[in-house]
Amino acid sequence: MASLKDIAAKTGLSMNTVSRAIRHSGYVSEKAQKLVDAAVVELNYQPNRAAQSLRSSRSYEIAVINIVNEPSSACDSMAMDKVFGIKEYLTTDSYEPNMHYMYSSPEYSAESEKLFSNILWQKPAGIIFLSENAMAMKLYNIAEKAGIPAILISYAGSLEYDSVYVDRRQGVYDGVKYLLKKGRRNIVFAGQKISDQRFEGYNAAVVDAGISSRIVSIKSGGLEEISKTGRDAAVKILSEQPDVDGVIAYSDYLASGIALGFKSLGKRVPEDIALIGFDNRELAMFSSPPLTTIAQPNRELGRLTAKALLSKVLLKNTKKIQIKVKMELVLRQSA
Amino acid sequence: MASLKDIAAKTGLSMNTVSRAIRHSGYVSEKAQKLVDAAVVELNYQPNRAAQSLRSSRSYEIAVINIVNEPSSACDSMAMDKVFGIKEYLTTDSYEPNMHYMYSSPEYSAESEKLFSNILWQKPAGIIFLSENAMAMKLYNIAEKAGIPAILISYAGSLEYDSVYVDRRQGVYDGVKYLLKKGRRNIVFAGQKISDQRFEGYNAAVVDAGISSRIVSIKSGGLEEISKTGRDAAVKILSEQPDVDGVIAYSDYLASGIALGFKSLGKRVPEDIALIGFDNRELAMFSSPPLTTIAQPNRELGRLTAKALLSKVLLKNTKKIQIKVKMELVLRQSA
DNA sequence: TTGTAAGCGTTATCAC
DNA sequence: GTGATAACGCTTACAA
Repeated sequence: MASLKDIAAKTGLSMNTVSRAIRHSGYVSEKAQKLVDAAVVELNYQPNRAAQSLRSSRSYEIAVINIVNEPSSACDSMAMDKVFGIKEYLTTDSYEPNMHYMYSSPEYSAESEKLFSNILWQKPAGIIFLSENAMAMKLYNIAEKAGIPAILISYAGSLEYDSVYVDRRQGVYDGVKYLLKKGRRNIVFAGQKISDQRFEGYNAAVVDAGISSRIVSIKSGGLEEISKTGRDAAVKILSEQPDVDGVIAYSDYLASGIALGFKSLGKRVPEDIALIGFDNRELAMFSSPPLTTIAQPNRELGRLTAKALLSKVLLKNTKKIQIKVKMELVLRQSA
Repeated sequence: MASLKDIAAKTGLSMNTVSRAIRHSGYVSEKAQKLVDAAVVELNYQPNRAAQSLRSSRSYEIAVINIVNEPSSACDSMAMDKVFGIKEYLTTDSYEPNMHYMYSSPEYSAESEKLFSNILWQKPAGIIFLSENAMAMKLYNIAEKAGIPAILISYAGSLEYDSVYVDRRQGVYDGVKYLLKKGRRNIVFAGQKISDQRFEGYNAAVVDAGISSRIVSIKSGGLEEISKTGRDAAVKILSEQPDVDGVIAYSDYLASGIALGFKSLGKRVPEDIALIGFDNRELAMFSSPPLTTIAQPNRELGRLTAKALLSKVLLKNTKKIQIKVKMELVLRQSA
């Protein structure tokens, strides 16, 4: 409950000097500094955020924007891990992350834009977008126009946006390399054949190794029917690539279903076919067999993003931020 | 960017009257009210939270405390769903929920207590504890002593704590009833034989149905080894209760492992043995077969808790809050 | 029913 | 190096 005034009284200094000492801004004699430091500890002084914000008209709040499809959509534990990381870093700087969920299609929604303007109104010190999509880009631009530093967690570096991004290409590349090292040569990439860094990583690895590219295109389905989708995928893989001995799946969800499918078709994982998932979701741990999978370091991602954002906030850093983060192979039993 | 002063200037009223009109507190003539309302819209006025907090020395922040074992522990999607619900409700009242993770054993930690005192220092309008454990109870008491309304999401009503609680007893009771309806008579409860509402629910249902109680005690293990634990559990169940035709498992994790175990022992789920899990975790959807499970309505829980807390905050409600929430059986394929 | 004035705890501007 | 003093935008006595 101690305020600057209390510290001033205790030390015999003026509030002003105390304030400067605490913030290490401006001239303070060594003696005064020591007095203040001691009093701060003794009285357990904590600055009043509201007063700070009011006076300096900036807040100590970092808005974390998570754009999700639907109120009913499953909560994303990967997003949560990022938030953990963000929080971990920010608390060291006494900033307060504040989570904002915006229900909105990743495409665009006027409603979300309005919600966002409310968020801007509270003048957050900075904004973190947990994912990259059209809506997030749009809001990023709005934030920038409003003069509020923002950063994006994404999957590719960009010259237009400050971002910390995950190198999915490298992740899948390394996954393929691992399968090669294990002696697999007929490696299938199972997923949507869209232009995606995962796909690129697979292709690059296959080309580098001089083996042939084997894409099996799987249409993505809803999560509730993933086991069916997976089974169908297993059938498709075996019919299109009968001699397959390794599979890189587009997601853990898909991989988990494929594993079930292989099993029911009499193929053993990993003995007959090694299988690698993607994302290291909780599911990967409980699949049968538990999935070897390509993982983002979500918490680390959060930490790095918070750190980068704060550099923007504090140092008015104008250099484009582009931080690349590596994916790691988590070894379990499917490969 | 408009302030009270701007509205006052525009309407020709005093700041004071404007303030009262906006907050609907105290006497304001109909005419003045209309003037203010119009100006608010026209100037797009938003109150400055920092100023409000500073002056009234209370914040509009609801602290949401999630006590987790370890920084490395998996992020709990059930907790996240609760937060969604909380947020959903609070935004209607322009309160701002603020998530605080406290890494701490659920038992006790001096460090967490210190962290908590920092949170208290920011004078949140209210506090929500997402889970019930010794640490949360301790902090609840500290909050109460500090005069800050708090509420607990828990598993049992209590005369000492305001809480919104999930009726696990009823959940399991209904689960057993469902198995009975499906013609199962030899129903095993697989879990830790601790005094727990799940256990009570099972026992009550079994007694009511006049069938015998079949408890198979499973030691809980880490999540990474759950499939092994589950297999062992399946073996144990079949050896202790060879004629088992239904199983209520302590958790989805356990149930998922047991399903694998049964399958490898040649038992079909649900044909030979119906299996019901608990908690409706993501995993339940992806198990083989997908698990019928007893679910908490987490989002609803969050909404109700936020609502109850706000009643405490706004109305200085002193009546003990005890809101019981029912669990629902989510039907999938394992039973 | 409305207006005046004080003050919440801090930071910024200046004069000393 | 330091200390008055004003101001941030709002709420709350109290006076009118």
